[in-house]
Amino acid sequence: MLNRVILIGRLTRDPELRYTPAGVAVTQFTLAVDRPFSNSQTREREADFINIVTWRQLAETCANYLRKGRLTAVEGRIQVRNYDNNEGKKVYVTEIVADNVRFLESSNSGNREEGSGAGSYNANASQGSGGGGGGNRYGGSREQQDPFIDDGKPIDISDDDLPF
Amino acid sequence: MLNRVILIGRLTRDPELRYTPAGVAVTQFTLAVDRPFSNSQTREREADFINIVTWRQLAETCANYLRKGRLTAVEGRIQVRNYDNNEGKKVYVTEIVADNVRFLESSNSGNREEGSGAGSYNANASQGSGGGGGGNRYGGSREQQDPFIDDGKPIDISDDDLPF
Amino acid sequence: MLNRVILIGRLTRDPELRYTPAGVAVTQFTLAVDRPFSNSQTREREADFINIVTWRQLAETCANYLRKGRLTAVEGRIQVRNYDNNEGKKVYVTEIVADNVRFLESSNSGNREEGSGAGSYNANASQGSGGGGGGNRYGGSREQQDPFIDDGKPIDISDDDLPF
Amino acid sequence: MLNRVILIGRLTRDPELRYTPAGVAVTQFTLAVDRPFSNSQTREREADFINIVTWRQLAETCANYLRKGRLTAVEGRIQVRNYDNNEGKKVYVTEIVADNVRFLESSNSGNREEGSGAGSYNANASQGSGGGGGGNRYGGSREQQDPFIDDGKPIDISDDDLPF
DNA sequence: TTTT
DNA sequence: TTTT
Repeated sequence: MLNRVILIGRLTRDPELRYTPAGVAVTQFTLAVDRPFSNSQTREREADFINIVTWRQLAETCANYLRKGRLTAVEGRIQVRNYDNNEGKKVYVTEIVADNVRFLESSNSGNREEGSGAGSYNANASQGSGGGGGGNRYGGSREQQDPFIDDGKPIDISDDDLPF
Repeated sequence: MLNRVILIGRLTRDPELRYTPAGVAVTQFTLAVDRPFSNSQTREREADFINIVTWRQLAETCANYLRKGRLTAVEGRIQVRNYDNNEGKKVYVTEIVADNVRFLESSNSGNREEGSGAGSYNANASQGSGGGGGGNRYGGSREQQDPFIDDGKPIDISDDDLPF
Repeated sequence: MLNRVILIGRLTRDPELRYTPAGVAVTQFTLAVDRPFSNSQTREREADFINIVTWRQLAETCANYLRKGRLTAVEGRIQVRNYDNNEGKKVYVTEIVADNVRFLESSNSGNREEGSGAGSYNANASQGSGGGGGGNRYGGSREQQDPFIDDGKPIDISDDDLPF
Repeated sequence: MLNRVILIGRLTRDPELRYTPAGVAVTQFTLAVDRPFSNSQTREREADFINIVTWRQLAETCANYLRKGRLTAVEGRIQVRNYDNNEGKKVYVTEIVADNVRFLESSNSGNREEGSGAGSYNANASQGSGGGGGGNRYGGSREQQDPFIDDGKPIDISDDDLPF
């Protein structure tokens, strides 16, 4: 009925841009979001690592402008998809389908890659509220693993599964 | 840095109340949240099933008042914890640690269990912004599975792991 | 850069549907949102009354299905517009431009007006993220008051001012 | 019932720290939040200016670390308070009572005031979910204007009115 | 009354 | 001007 997530964190690595067989752009990255409290005992594990997916134009923009370490705001919805692993067991994957991404650090404020870029750049999903989301049935993969894992091949998703 | 989730959905089953060895209440339930769009092809899979965890007083209140099917609003933060399964593989579990739960349906509006209850009842985490969160190291379990899976035994979490 | 509001409350009265001169539908209503705490002294003032605006298709749907007293969830962005009152003083108006409205109570759960309607009905802004927003220059009004105040005449907003 | 706001924007000026007669710290500032679209006609008016209030420890931290122009994330709830102006007319003031403020720009990333400060600093309301809120009856002021307007005197709020 |  |  209502499903809204807002996160601010830093990319754990450069974003990964791929394409579905039909040529739809998909970018994935992980956001490290510091927890609001510090683990009193074991100082370890003080951030949550949250997977983000973006589609189409927003995917391209994220791939172009986001880099590892950048402070980033993400708005979207939680999605739980599942696939059968090679032992035939259902694996559940939770990710945020982003429809709004804000680049809170320009390329020259700390990291120094691409050219210019001052202030904070904004990116919005073009198509309505929601942006879309990955389907959950990705038949045909002999290996039966997460179709989003990057193995150098195009993503094993039938475009029919894309709900938009 | 910032981690906020707001959901409205229905419980897929009655909530489960358990206690840590030190007597801290933990309640878990799953919210079915309808997607904003309809899958054009396969009419199937039109909701996300999102796991919710609540602690302490809020846990007791949720266990007392929530029931399967009830429309419920949840506010909290995303948490990703992990444990080693019996094959020694890390399994990642994503859940929402709720610090605010709103009961949008009273017991007499459709379901007819407990006594009275008119209008919508509210429940808040008592302890500051955040409410708490499950630890991520749960050593000692011979079975090595998700310590939150209900096997009729108390939850296998050292209270030292609770970060509050 | 990022502007997101989520509210759950009850309508203080029936929604008001009007049209701009160019025929764009605008619906306004007020949500009474109970505060999370109780005023210890004066038991009075325990809710915030928050103005909501919706546009186009969502406006029509809200006007059709929402009624005074109904529990409703609203998602949108805060907007601050201003106009000059009849003393030439700038008046600031804050309202929520909704792009997502969820009807948490059907017409037969308590109130008994319109026909059927079971469960909770959902409504989304059709046009992308944002839905739109009222312009801020509404020239030509002799009276110079809030162009949204209902005086039985069409809203005094040039359609050129609508930023969508 | 539920009232959540998340904003990212820039301070229009330095924050103002004041104290109630009983010594409770209150800090106010305004966030300029760029709109997600550009006004096609009149290039003017492309941000909303949203008033933020913080209390107690969070107020002190904001006063210490925030400065004009800084990119800042704010989480809180919308509050509508009102007072009678000097013509005896009720004036409504909408503001965000923040319980979580994130400093997205350190002092040395652009502006160069205070000492060090690298990365982004976080601040949280200490007391539970909500943080508090300004009372709504501020009797005794001869001038009958907004008690929050800075006239060099302590804020004209009875501490009894503070609901926490 | 407004920020980059 | 306010809802249950």
